[in-house]
Amino acid sequence: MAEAAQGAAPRTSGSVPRASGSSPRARVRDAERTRGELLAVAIDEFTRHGLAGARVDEIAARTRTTKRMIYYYFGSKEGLYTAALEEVYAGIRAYERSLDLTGLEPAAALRELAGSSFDYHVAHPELARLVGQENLMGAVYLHGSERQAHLNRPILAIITDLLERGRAAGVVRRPVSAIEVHLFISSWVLFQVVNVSTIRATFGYDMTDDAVRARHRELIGDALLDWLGGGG
Amino acid sequence: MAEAAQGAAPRTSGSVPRASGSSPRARVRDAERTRGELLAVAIDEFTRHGLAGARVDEIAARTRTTKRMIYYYFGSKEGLYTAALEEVYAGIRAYERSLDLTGLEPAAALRELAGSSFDYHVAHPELARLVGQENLMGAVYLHGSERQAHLNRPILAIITDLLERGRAAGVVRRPVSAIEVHLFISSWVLFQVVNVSTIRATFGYDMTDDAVRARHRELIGDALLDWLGGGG
DNA sequence: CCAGCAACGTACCAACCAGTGAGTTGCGGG
DNA sequence: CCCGCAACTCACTGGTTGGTACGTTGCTGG
Repeated sequence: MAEAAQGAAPRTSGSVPRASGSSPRARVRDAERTRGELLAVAIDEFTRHGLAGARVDEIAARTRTTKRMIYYYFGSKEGLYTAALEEVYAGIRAYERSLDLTGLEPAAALRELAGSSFDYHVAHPELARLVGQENLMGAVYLHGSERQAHLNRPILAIITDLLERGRAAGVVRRPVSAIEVHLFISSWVLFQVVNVSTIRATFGYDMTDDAVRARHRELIGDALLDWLGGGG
Repeated sequence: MAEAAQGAAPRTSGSVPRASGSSPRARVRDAERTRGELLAVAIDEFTRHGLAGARVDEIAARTRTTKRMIYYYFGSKEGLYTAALEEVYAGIRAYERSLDLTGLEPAAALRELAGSSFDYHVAHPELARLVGQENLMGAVYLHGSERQAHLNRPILAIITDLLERGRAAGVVRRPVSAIEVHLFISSWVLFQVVNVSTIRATFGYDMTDDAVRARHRELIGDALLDWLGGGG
């Protein structure tokens, strides 16, 4: 539930030889697991309450360790927050790396690009929410930990390639840059996750409904293709 | 700077008869002004730090009154937050009421709808940021104060009318609902305001740049028309 | 087998911070 | 002119919260 977004993260050391004989209880002292558990709960608490609103005591209480361990492993509340942020960002970068659209026709590939991004964010809402928190704070923590991260964000290269192929095939005619396409998709997709509450409060419209979700997933694909196909 | 979004709010009682004779100093005790000043600073602080992160002492310090007055006028920190939220929402409702697109052709009107929404949000970023805060908290405060507010949000009626006219004129062919159009525009426009920091941090792309802003303003108009004109 | 260190727990603290008790002062109505 | 109340000030508090001093335990390499 409060699981961290992960592409192929190691997780709770799975193949650790357990103490010979006695109880089947794994290990009493497992640094990997303690750290991971802390991180998972932290991600959940920080997305729910923000950096200022989250309580260190509460995070610790939801773990099978103590508050002291947070300071042992992460140094401070902010250190834990930064680690949570990095964990979540690692997840989306793994997703982006795993994207392979080379087997699809340009139009289908663009549709799939939008659709799979939609799916990823719906499946991992903690990313969008943490991004929201970061933005409201001016992204100081992200700035401190992502320094040159845009160098290895593969998404722009993928989109650039798709736009080229799309132009050759005639389905892309509008002069747009890769980042504009990325922002176009991101804005819609983040909105789906982040703005659920206010949209329900102000319009009584439930964006978590399955039918609505399915329709909104189609919508971004349609809009993307129509937009790219227009102009020129 | 930290001014509240307002359509035609009264503001610092302008025509109060000043104390006969003596100094030109307005009034030492002005409930209207004190309350307004508190609200304006509160909006700024809450958008910047969130409900949990904002400090009551800090808000008071930036005013020419004391903390005690916050409790005198708003009862609690949450009361102040709710008041700030209502103030900001009153602003966008006033904007929506002031929208008059009846003189424009459907296509131009749709473009104007998106463009003016873009402009409003860029000019009043505190709305988008407070909405962001609300969403991260589950919109409990909005829920408590907007109860049946969707009844008098005129935006959906405006869009419904535009879609009908657009269909008659042949520029709208895709089967969409008014709320879908609203969300389509809102997602892009909120993104412009809210995600400035993370986009800069992860892509080194400055969404506050004038040229970028102008292009993004065009973009949503293009995308909207292409999307609505497609399908069928 | 045991020394030593990583991993963990307990108890505690000082600063912070939302909220308040108890007054004082200016001003408008009579 | 002055009464009464709205508007305002000041000093204070107690619960909360991030952070830590210090002691303990289990694991592992030699």
